[in-house]
Formats: sequence, structure tokens, C-alpha cells
Amino acid sequence: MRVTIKDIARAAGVSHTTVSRALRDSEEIRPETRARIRAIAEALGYRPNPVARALQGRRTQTLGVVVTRLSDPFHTEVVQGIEMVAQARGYGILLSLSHEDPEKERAIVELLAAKQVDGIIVAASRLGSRYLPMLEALQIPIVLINSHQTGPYVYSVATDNVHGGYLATRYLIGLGHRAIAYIGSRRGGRSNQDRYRGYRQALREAGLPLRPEWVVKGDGRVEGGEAAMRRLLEADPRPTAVFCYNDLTAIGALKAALRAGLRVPLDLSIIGFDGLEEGTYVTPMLTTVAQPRRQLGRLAAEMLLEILEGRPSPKHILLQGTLIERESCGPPG
Amino acid sequence: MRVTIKDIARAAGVSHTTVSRALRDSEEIRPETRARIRAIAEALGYRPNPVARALQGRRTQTLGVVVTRLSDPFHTEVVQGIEMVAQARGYGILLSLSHEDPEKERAIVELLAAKQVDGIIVAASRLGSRYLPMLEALQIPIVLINSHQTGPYVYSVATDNVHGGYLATRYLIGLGHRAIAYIGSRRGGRSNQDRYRGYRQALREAGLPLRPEWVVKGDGRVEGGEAAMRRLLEADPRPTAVFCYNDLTAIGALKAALRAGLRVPLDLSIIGFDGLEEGTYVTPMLTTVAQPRRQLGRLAAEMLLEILEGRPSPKHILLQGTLIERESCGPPG
DNA sequence: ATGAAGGGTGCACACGTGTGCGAAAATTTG
DNA sequence: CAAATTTTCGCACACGTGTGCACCCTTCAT
Repeated sequence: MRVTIKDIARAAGVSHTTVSRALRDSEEIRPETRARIRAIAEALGYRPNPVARALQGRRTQTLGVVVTRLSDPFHTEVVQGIEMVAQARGYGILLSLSHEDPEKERAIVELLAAKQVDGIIVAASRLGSRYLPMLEALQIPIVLINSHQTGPYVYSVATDNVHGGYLATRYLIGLGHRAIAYIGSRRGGRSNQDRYRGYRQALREAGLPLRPEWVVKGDGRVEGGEAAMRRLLEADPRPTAVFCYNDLTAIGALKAALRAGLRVPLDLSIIGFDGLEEGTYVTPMLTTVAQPRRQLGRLAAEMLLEILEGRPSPKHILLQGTLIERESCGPPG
Repeated sequence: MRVTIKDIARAAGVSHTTVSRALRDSEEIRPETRARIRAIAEALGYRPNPVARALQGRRTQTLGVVVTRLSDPFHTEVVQGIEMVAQARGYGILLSLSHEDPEKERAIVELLAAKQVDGIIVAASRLGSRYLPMLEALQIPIVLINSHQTGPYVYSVATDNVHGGYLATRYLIGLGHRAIAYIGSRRGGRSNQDRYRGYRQALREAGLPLRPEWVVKGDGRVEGGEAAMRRLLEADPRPTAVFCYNDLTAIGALKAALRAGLRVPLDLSIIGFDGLEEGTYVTPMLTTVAQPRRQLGRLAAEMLLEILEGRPSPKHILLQGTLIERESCGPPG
């Protein structure tokens, strides 16, 4: 059987109350008694029962984490960042996948609330404003990663997509490109719009035209990027550089370009977004605007823990991406 | 406040005992009473408190999952498989990362046990035989993925690495290669040994020599594969084909080969192991022996649930990998 | 020596759910 | 219609930990 404070109480000849206090209160109990009880607890190999503590104290020391899919390497790093912070602070991670299904996401959040998690982190929510009433009812703080809502229990950490899109496009312009395409994402939602906005802003500033035939959409994955690039290669005139919604899209674009016999970056420059490890797997290695993914997770977790422990915390944090120059971009040939 | 069975009891004018039974026992309560109580519970929006249930019934409906790193795409799919099964059956997933640190792994497993998870799944354990005494003490069933131990509480699901290594090498031989190298992994442990064994077996059967200078080691990641391939390129005579411990290693090997100006598969054939999505990102796409990763996770979870629900279950399952022909292998030029 | 003050400890209850057993109510049996 | 039987329900306790309040035992001041 498992050792409980009652067992310790019996062994020490005191009440379980005294044991409970000796192991935590520290002040109300005579030092000798406390030391004796602690020694016995140690000797018996006592481990407090988190379930009982949760029932009594309303704290489970567990965070709920909701992600769309783990097969997306972006989320993977985020989760890893969350986990590291949580583990260091003694919290557990209850992980659920929503598979981009808003209804499922909703059900998961309610399930997590029922399981009494202390707080919830949602990466790439598909639920939007429908959250707010639910969260008010749940009374559990939520940190959203890369999506934005406002409300009493809602916090967020996000990267500045407009800035990132601007940064990527400016970089291409700086290399001398004047014919720059954008491959977006059907599923990107707000983040796609924002990156696109940054792209347009950079073009406008440089006095470059925004050509509709140079703006196509993928699906945020490799296949979509490939298909989009094939369409783009038929454009006349053909762009000399492409900014892609994310790295997976860019990898697809690169595949299609190589297959069409183009030399990258000589005939075509390609820049991605995210800063995935996967971008270094391909030849040439992918130049990209990196999101601080692990830090997104870290910050989200730290934010949540601050809130839970009653410390002051900002409600919304916006991070800037950084350019990583690798090999897929160069001056127009 | 949250609705409890006491609230329902008050509203229905019965004791909380009756409510408890009406919501589960079903038999001992008069049908009309039961229906009335259920209606009230529904109306009040009652949700049972899993924490209280866990304390009372010793079941948390939660599985612990331990993985080394999520940045390894192999584990990602496994976790996803586990999560799908768990979610469908109403179980939660408590995820922890061990970062390949045996001591941390041990601490995590004990923490999970303290948190009262019903069962534990460990992917790629680094703990080996040190598990057994601990598990006996914990009395919690564990399913190991791709590692093998035996004991009263230990179950396992694994892929047949010897067979996989044999399959890969046989394939290369079948294409006409006679100079076949192996890039292993320093960190691969038993699985590396087994794949190597399959490699040697295939060579032996075909009457091909095992040359020590054609056997080098990476680290199971891209960088290690790259470095290993650079060493291999200096061998004389140079191999015409390489079997790599896993896909990441193979991707590294491919990078190094392309950089050295080799044409793949014309000058060099490369085959990997795992069947990662990432293998399709590179050009040429990677031929590989695929592990049924998601199924590994699924089976592990299903196995664990069978055990928990007292149904009969095999103790050890061994799955076979399958060859996926893509573009990185061809006859020797 | 007596009373007040104060620190140390235990009783009883709380958290929300589940269950053995006995009591009350309803039903069947003689 | 009374007795035996069955059904239906509630009391009390359990799970392991935490806490308000009262009590007891020192210790100190008068």
C-alpha cells in the first residue's frame, strides 16, 4: 500500500493534522516535533497524493495544452517549450489534439476544465470569438498562442506576422528583386492575412507593383506549396523571387522549382517563414523568417504560471521574427 | 460554483447517495426516481468531478506518456497515435519529455505514478533493466515502445529492426549493388545493433564482403549523417550505396553527397529507415523502410487500455517495416 | 500561588464521489 | 389482513489532505 499522512501520524504518535502541518505550515508546530515527523516521513518514503491535494485545494498542478496536430513541426517546438517550463516548475502537461476541428477544440477545452487543470494553453486556435463566453463560465485562465482574443480570462503570446512578412519581402527587395510573388495559405486565417499585409506594405514602400497573378494560395503544407509553385511557373512574366507563407510551403515550392529544372537561387529565390529545422534538410537550405517557437511556448507557460500564482503578468505579448539567411535566396540571375 | 451531486440531491429532495446511484448503478433505484434525477442533473448542467472520482475509485482516466524529445519527428507520430486512441476512449494524456536522460526518465515515471496515472507508455526508453524493480514497486502497467524488457508489469510494442535492416540491404543488393555501406548511430543502442545485424545478414547471404571502412557512425540526426557521409566519401573503393540507421541520418548523408557533387541515385544510392514525412521534402525523395509509427502508438495505447480494463492482451507485439520506394535508390551507375 | 497569555496540538469538518449495510417502504405471499 | 419478501433509499464511512477553532499545557507576570 501507499504511505499516507495517517501512517506517519500513527508511527509518530500524533494526529494526521499535526503531520499535515509539519510537512507544510512549518510555523505552528514545535521544531523538534516537526523534525521528528519529517524524519519519519522520509523513512517511510512518503509521497503526497496529488489527487487528494487537488480535491482539497482546487489545484491540480497540471496545465492543459491544446494543439491542432503534432505532425506539424511548428507546434512540436512550442509544446516542447511549454513542457520544459512546466516540468521545471513541477507542473504536468495534459495534451490534446484538435485536428483543426473547432467543435473538437471546444469539447477538449471543456474536458480539460472538467479535469480541473489549473490553466490552459491553446496553440493556433480555430475557435475565435466563440471562446469568450465559454471561458467566462469555466473561470480558467487561457493563454492563446498565435491567435488573438480579449476577455477577462484570455491572454496571448504571438509573433508579429505583419512585421515578419515585411521583413522577408524587404530582404528580397534588398537583393535586387522587383518581381516578387507570394504563396499564401488557404488555412492560414488571420496569420496569412497579416503576412500578406507585410508583403504588400514592403512592395508599396519600394514602389513595386502588386500583381494578382503573383499571389497564389497553398494549404500551409508541402503539397500545397508544390501545386502553388507549379501555377506560379506559368505566369508571364515569371517572378524572380517567392515569399512563402511558411517553411513547409516553401519546401514544396522548392521541390516544384527544382523539378522544373530551375536553379535555386540563381533562377529563383525562395524565402519561407517559421525557421523550421526542416529547412536545413533541403538543398539549397532554406532562407526564412524564424519565429521564436520554443520561446513562444516558454513564454506562454511562464505567463500562465505567473497568473496562477497571482503575480502580475502582461495580458498580451507580441514577439518579432528574425531573418535567417541560408542558401535559397540571392540576387536575381 | 460548480454543480455537485449534493446540489442535485437538494433539488430532487433525496440524498446524495441516491443521486450517485441514479447516475451510475441504474439498477437499485426506482426507474421514475432515476429519470427524475437524471433530468435534474441535465438541467443543472452537472459534470462529474474526475478528481473526486479518482480519489475515491483509484482511477484517473489518464495515461502517462514519456518521450525523449518531440523535435524528433519519429516520436511525434507515435504520440499522435496514442492520443487518438486515448481521446476516443475518454482518456487524457499526461506528456513528459526525458531528453534522453535516464535519471530524468526515472524521475518522470515516478512523478507520473505519484499523479496516479492508470498506465504509462514509454517511447524509446533509456532506462533498460533498471526499470523492473521500480515498476514492481509502482504496480502500474507500462508499455514500452521500441525497447524490450520483461517483467510482471511490462508490455511492449516494437518494430522488427533486424528484419528492417535486412529488407533495406536486400533491396540495394537486388538493384545490383555490391559495395554497400552502413551509417549507424552512436545513440541508437539496441535498435542500431539490430539494424546492423540485418544488414550483415543480407550481405552474408549474398556473399558480399563486410568492409569495416564502410561501416561508420552518426548520431541519429542530420548533422551526424552528414559528417559520417563525408568520412565515407574518402573510402577507397567508395561504396555505391548506403543504408542509413534512420531517415534523419539519410537526409544528412544526402546533403553531404549532393554537396560533394555526386548525383543521387546515379552515383550513390541512399536508403533510410523510419518512413518520415521529411523524406519527401528532399530532392530526390528518400527511399526508406517505413515503421508503422502511428500504429505503434495506437497499438501501445490499445494494449494499455485492454490491460487496464482487465481484458486479455498479448505482452509483446513485434511489427514488420515495409519498403517505400521513392527516388534515392537506383542501380549502380 | 493564582491568573493570564501564548504556543502547540487535536477534533471535527470540508473537498466530491462511491458503497456496505441497515431501515423504511412497497410488494407479494399465506 | 398479517407476515414475509423484495425493492428503494439513506446513514455513515471511505478515499487523502487541509484548516478553523477549541482545548490543553507551559510559561510568565502579578
